[in-house]
Amino acid sequence: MALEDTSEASNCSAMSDVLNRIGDKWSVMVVGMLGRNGTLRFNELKRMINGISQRMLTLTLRNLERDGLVTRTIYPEVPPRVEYRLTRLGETLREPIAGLWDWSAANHQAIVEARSIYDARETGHHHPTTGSPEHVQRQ
Amino acid sequence: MALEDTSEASNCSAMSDVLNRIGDKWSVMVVGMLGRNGTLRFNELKRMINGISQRMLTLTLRNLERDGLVTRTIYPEVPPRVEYRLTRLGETLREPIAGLWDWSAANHQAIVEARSIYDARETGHHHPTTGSPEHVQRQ
DNA sequence: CAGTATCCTATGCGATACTG
DNA sequence: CAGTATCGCATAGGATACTG
Repeated sequence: MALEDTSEASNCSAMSDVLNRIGDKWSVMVVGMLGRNGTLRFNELKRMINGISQRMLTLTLRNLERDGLVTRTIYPEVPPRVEYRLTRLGETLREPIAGLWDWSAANHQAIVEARSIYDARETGHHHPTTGSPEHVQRQ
Repeated sequence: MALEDTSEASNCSAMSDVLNRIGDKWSVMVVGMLGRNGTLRFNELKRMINGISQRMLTLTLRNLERDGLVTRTIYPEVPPRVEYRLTRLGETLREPIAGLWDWSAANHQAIVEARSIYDARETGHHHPTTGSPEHVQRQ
């Protein structure tokens, strides 16, 4: 459904909305980890996702739960056990996310190189007062 | 390359870095528009991307240019004409982004519904003092 | 037309401390 | 273990005004 309807502003708002959630600093990581591991507990996730704070993991998981992408199951034991896992909707996110993930792995180095080239050029920064189109390094 | 190496923290940093760029508020929109239209001028982009400010369009385009995803070509005319278009690297981003875009279009409504269900449940919020695992609405 | 420069605010997010 | 509560700063990003 809607695979060819990439028309105009119709799905721009949808895209914005989705990106606001999964495009934040941690959501993709959390979905990725849950996708690979099936079920994980709070501190397991915390250990796997390097650098995330307790606060942000909580907020991220709550948001994902609210959006119907993750389930949170509490087992009334002592000490408490809480397990997180992707919903069916969350599972469908794995593929597009994996696409981005693979692209990142494959092209991150190219981006790093592009950056240093750009930065080197900018710190030379002589203003050409004449000439034909600038920065014409097409492709 | 690296389609099965979704190992561990190896590409987590790459993913983070990439997400920090294309996961911001506007980059995906810009790449999407350039992907569909080939070449666009500054104000064409501005008109197509609803709500973006002049400042943010400039910053977004500069960052994409710096990362080697977009070229900027200045034609020394009066009034000035500046054209933006995806690089070859930028073109390769179209597919993973389209995947996310399609997913958003297909599942945005489900997310909106999940949210209202979640919110409705939270504003009732009676604390069960006993019982088996909570929120067990698996799937 | 295609920007830059400046100001200002909301919020994202980390650090830290406390709790059932 | 799995959180919540509070503080505080850095930054993202909008509004507005000016320019080659």
